[in-house]
Amino acid sequence: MSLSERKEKIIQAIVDEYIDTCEPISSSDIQKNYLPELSSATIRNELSALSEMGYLDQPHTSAGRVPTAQAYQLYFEKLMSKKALSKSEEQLIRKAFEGKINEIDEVLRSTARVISEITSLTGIAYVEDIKKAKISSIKIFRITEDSAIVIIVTSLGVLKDSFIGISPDVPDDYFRNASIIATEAFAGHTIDEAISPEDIIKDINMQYKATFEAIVSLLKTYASGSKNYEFAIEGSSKILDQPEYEDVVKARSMLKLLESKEKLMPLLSSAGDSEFTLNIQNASSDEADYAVLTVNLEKDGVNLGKAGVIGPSRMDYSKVTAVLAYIGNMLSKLRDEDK
Amino acid sequence: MSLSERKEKIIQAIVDEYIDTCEPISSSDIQKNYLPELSSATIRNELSALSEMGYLDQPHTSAGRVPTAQAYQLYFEKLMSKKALSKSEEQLIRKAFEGKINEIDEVLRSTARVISEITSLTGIAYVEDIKKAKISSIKIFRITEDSAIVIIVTSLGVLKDSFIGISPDVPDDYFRNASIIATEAFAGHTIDEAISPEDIIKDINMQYKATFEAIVSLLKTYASGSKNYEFAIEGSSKILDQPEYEDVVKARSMLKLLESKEKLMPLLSSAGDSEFTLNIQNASSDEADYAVLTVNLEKDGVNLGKAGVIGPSRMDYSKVTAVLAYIGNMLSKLRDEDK
DNA sequence: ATTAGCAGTCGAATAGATAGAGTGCTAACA
DNA sequence: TGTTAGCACTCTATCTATTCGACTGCTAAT
Repeated sequence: MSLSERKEKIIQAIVDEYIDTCEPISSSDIQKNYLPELSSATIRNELSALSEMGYLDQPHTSAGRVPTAQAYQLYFEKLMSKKALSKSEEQLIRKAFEGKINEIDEVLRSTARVISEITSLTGIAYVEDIKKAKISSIKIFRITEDSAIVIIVTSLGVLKDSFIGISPDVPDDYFRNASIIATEAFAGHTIDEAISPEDIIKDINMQYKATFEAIVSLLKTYASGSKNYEFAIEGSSKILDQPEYEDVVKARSMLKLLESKEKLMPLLSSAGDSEFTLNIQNASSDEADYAVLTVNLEKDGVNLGKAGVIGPSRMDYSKVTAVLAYIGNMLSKLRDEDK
Repeated sequence: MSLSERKEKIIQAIVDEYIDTCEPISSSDIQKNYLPELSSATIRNELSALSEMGYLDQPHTSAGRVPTAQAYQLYFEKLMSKKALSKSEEQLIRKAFEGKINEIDEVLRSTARVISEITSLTGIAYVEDIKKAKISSIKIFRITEDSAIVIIVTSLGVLKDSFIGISPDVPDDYFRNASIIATEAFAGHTIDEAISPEDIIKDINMQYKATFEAIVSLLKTYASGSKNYEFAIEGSSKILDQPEYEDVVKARSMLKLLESKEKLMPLLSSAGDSEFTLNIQNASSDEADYAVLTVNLEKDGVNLGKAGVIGPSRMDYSKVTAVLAYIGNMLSKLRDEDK
């Protein structure tokens, strides 16, 4: 069932105005600023119908209207005016990705940070499924007498390196060879495959076995997600600047949410395949209201992960969308230049 | 001027009770739970004297007493009962330092996190002056066609590694030699010395010049402190669990403080040379009340940095002290085993 | 020096009362 | 049938007045 043009205009007016003021919008507000050719009584009739249809809410009988999740969805998909980024904002984004773009977690962190800075919301970025990353090479180097660094280069970038303990009497040669052999064994395989490596390494020389086991155990830690290398969140405290979280109870529940990757991940998963995903949680009595808007990060049609924001559902969708679109675009290009 | 034993007992009672309840303590509270042999009137006389002397405050005339910073200081230095850690807490701490203890920022992060977990406050850890760290070796390894990783091992641990861009047609040999030469040139020098390296590298072969410049520029980034590698803070949102920050304005001001390294650093610096440093900021009308308690991390008499907590001045000093002492002890031993 | 007793002070909680914002409805109108 | 003016109604936010209770500070007696 589609809405009349006038109803859509009213929804657009209410969302725009509510994003601006964070206060319930009255019929006369709309009349004055958006539809002067109508009377407030007519608008009241429309508002009443839209409430009935689930687009609007009333905090109480003698208050104005507030958009519901349904209204935001419609606004986002159809009604909002597209905004462009300013030159300085684009520059800020580009600057965030100059240099040090090799390690995956650095990329994610920079992404989340720059999103947070420009939108004044909490920025998030993550790699969808690190287990699906293809290994392109593995390097092992001795650093001190008894420790070596393992560097795993994947299709998505360099995994955060890790140190392993080694025996002082292993010759340097050993690591050069182990690097070559490990690369040969694992290159082209995903991390998922590499963590159950029986078939991959069946004919590895016994002398490299211990090192291989160390590598596999490292990969397992990455894959298990118990570390947060594939997930970055920045600007959590920006939440407190939003009037909807003035209440300490709500502020706390939001900050706890942002701290828990387990609670956050389900909110990020998208149902469809569209570029953007908008997930709105309407406020209940004890839960805070919030929305998560993410953009898919793709490369040659392959989904790398997502970047986005979390904030009140009353966020500036058009600006956030512009930022995310620019970043999504940027990141796919970035990897191209890398090659 | 020293206090009578009875006055000290009263301060101890008030601080203990206030830490527990976060409510002003009345004369009859003290009488009931701490000094039943006295009458509340006598205690009132003492309270009045202690207020005069600056140890106690009164939110308003008809309220009980609240400790001032001066009272906390005395309590911390002399009056508090020392608590021991439980076995499970000690185990938790030890577990936090198993494995991956090579990179400095990892150590700091783990330290801050485990402190935060056990104390339920915000944990901090930092390296006092990374510029004073002595370089023990520098390694450069090619990772991909056009990038190499630079690993700088110092007396404090491994600096977070960084990638540098390289030209694809440089042979692998080059990096092996560059590592050796860079180590020879820089080993034994502090980062401070290495960033103005004219005298160190005067007779370096021209062909390594570009690489050396890349290394020096890396060191400069570390030394400048524009990155936060030498500083870790964990559990910021724990702040919100404390009743003194129920007020959103105060909560926000605390969280902003925790986000700003520039504002935080002055609070951490210690005047004296004692093991612990306690810095109490009494609440004013617009500023929140908080205290910073840190322990020096030392090794062979050399100061590595500090670890500590930031929270309300009404924190459980004896528990926090026990945790920090254990961690301080642990970290110096840790580096020993490393060798 | 200690204590009982009491007046005095201040904040927190409660209850009306009031003003204002905004709606929903009714009846008139185009 | 859609639009509008007008008005009664509802609900909140704010203010004031009042009460209640917690503690103190002081005085006078021990």
